[in-house]
Amino acid sequence: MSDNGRKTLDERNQMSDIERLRHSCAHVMATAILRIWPNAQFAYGPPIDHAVFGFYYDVELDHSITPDDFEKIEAEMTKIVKENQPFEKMEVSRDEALALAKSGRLGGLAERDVDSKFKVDLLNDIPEGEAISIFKNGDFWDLCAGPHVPRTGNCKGFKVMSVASAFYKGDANNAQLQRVYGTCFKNKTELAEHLEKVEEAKKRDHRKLGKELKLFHFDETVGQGLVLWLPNGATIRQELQNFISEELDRQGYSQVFTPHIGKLDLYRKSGHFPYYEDSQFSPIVDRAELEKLAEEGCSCGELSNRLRSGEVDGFLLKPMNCPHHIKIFASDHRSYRDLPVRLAEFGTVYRWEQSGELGGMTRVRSFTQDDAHLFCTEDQVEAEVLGCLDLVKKVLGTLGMTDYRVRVSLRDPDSSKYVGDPANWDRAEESLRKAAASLGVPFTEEPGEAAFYGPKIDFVVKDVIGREWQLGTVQVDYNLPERFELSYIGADNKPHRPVMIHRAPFGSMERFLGVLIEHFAGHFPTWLAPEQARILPISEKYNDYAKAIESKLKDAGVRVTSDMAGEKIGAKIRLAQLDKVSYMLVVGAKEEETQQVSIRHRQRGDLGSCGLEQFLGDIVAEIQSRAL
RNA sequence: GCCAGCUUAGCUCAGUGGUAGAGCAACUGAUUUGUAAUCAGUCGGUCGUCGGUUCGACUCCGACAGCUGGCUCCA
Repeated sequence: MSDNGRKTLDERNQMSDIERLRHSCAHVMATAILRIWPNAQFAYGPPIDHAVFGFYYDVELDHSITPDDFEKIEAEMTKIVKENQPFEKMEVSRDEALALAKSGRLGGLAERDVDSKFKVDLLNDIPEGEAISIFKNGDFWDLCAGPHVPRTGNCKGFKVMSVASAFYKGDANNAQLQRVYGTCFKNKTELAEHLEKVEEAKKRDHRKLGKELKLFHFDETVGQGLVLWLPNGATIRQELQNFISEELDRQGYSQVFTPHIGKLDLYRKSGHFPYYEDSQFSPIVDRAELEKLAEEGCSCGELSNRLRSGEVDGFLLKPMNCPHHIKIFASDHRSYRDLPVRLAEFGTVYRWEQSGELGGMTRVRSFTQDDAHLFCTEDQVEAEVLGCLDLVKKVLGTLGMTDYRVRVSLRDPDSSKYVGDPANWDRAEESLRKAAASLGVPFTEEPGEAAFYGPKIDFVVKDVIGREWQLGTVQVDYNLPERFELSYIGADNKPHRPVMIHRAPFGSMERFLGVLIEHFAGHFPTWLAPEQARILPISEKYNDYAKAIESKLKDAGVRVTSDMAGEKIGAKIRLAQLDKVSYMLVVGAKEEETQQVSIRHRQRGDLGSCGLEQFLGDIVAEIQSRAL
């Protein structure tokens, strides 16, 4: 895409058949909307390969389009498809195009009293010398570079999916438009298959499963975006943390603990407070200090200024763990022989995300990072980054998560939001590029995605509705060591500046759990499952046998319960299936006599019976090996 | 933060300008059961919160909160 968001001509020529179809369908939808609301003003209408996997068209309209209108729009679209209008391309001069836009003809069914303001504006974005074309289907004329399918009759399997809002050109200062989403396939069968898939995906939504499986809870009295981990969710988190901790021990990390707050000066020094004040919870100021200020008649605005300038001090809920870890590093003399120093912590951080951005576990206001900061020499950077990347790969591999992409997030050369010396940035970006190249998986370089203190390598996954989320991250940072004047004594007996690496394989426990729920559709591998086995006695006569088995399994460290309810076995099984318990152990007369258990796996079904000892050995091995 | 929609019992959802209903869950009893729901009964809601209109509001209007979709943002 070019800077202004338009597809380049090259990109247009590479449009796939399905994109061409969907983009054409956007024109059909615009035509339908105009027949219903002739004064609609259209802006962009591209095909998209995320969210609804179809297209959208941005429109400005007095009437607020709601899902109740979809049927009406679709009915009109059906007519237009039946009319089988040809898409005709017409090359025009810039002046001709501008005249058509000013007369309201572009993006309209006829000339209108007002100009097609967005089309007028879009014309200005077309570079001098580039051909300007108009596509017509029936009465609808649109400024469009195409390409299109031959006729509206090609758009058979379409559906209007949703409506939301969007700022014109993605700028919050611009007009807010209604973005109508639709999807389109070659035929109705393919559309139906797609809609089926969407429905299936919704069943895996972590918010739905999180509630059903009692993993986490949000309470509006506690606060928006503040997660309450229920016992089942906490079990999973604890297992994940144990898993990471084992890897940390293996790779020479030291685990530390730090408080959830720190003085404002700490974050002034790190740059967090001045650079990201808006995304932090407000500072905590001592009550006596506040009362004194109130007596002086200090206004809220004035207080903000004084906090900013440092005249008034306070504490901040930590937005990141790095300053605390930096102070741990700085708490002792460090020799080059001590490096790398690798400090790890499951550190909880707090960020004041905009209310509209919060949702489920993927975007919250308090989350715990599986964080670590590595302090090393310049020479060690590459090996340490590779070590971190290996860790991320190992973590994702153990969980069977292969569907991720790797992004090298670089600074935006035009932005001023970054701290530090550009030369340091160059070095850091270069070392990450090298590391990414040796990773053995494809990656993309994306300017503007860097952290304010340094570039990073991010592991990005998609959720059930196609949204991308950053999980694991490895970041090289030359700047914070500079700001905090960190040093170690080198072999030359002189002080040197260490390089810092930030890394978090999961990213945050909250987001990771959310993604993990959707990845497994709630069927967590046994080592993670909140309930690994449930014993289901055929009748109350076998409750004692069930209890005996339960206690044996518990002794072996298996998370197990017994269902002693006065229900039939079918009902008990159904309940266990819904709870997604890994193994159901059915016990009745046969089993008690032979000291066996009848095993049913939640996905593999009835596995027959075997001796209790054998089952115990098998499940313990499965758990210890963290089998998928 | 912005635009739109939504909020009824623990959960999933009906419902109407004349003060609420189902299924599941929970509880009690009966049943003693062989691989996805045994039967019966009981309990459960100031219809998100606060205001307004009205003789009367769960229903209409407004504000606020939360949720959902998207935009902006995401160190």
